[in-house]
Amino acid sequence: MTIEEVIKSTVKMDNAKKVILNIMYTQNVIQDHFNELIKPYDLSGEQYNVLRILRGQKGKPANMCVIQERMLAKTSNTTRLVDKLLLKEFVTRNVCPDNRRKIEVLITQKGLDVLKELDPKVDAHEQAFAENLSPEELELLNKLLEKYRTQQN
Amino acid sequence: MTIEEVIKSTVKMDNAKKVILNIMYTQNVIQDHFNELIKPYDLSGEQYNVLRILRGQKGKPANMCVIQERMLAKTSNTTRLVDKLLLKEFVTRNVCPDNRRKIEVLITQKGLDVLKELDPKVDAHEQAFAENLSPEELELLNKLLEKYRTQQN
DNA sequence: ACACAACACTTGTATATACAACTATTAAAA
DNA sequence: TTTTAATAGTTGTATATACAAGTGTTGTGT
Repeated sequence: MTIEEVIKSTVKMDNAKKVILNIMYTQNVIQDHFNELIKPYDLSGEQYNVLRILRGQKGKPANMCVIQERMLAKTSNTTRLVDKLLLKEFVTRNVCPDNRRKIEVLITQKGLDVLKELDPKVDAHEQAFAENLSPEELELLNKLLEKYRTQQN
Repeated sequence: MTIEEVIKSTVKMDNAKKVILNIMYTQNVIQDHFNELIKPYDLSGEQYNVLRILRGQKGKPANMCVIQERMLAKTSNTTRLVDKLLLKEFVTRNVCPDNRRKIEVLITQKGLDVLKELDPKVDAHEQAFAENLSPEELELLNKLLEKYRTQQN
């Protein structure tokens, strides 16, 4: 389905406009798909993302600002995201002894368990899309997207 | 900047995962850029989108469900979006005489004026990204994105 | 040592989004 | 014709996000 068909466009668009719409729409499709996947686990996309970041720390605690800078959407409110994860006992939160302004966030075993359960489903989700392209096309798509946003990061 | 650098990833990712992150992140960059652009006009991205759809109707009124199906994010609440546009006098809203369940939404001159003022800025925004790629690469990127989401629309 | 700026995080408020329940109108079936 | 079902929008509620202002802690300059 082309992007014009998706939005039932009446007017002709140039490729510059189409690319933007294609990126926005594709992100939407991916996100909807992903939200379906994690809905039973009572996690939002960003909450899942934070858990992944914490697992990536491999036992080392992460401060709020470290979490923030590794998130895709830099504008999210990290405090309240971590609050939600704390309520579900997926993380712990403690004041950093070396610098009492900082907070140390750690993923719990319960958090690791839920990630482990999700791993195969997330992999399947990623593969489902990736299968539409050849390995070369996938690589090319990555290169084009990275080039596309040059100097706009 | 590669996507690994952006999220300061510690672990190696395969291309299937990278593509998803690249699409999510690129959408974020585009959206942030666009939000800056329309902020002075007191419009949200979706509100702008609805105005564009209404202009595309070329004087023909649009029902709520028509607006809904042409929006990128199908989950938005069209009623409240149109409410906001009504408050700003960018649209009118009337019960459809042929079928009183339906609502006819029309863009006003004021709405058309604000779009006209935005047009060159939106074009510049689209071009700023598109300039990073050659025309052939742009076309290819569109093709790859459309192929990537095959059967997942 | 004291004042002041910078930093790290939190909180308040307004707006946006997600999802389900609800209302009104029209169409279809019995 | 009456009941039932389907359609088109709206509203309620809970959660999420955006942005600015606020709190406590640390670092720096005098």
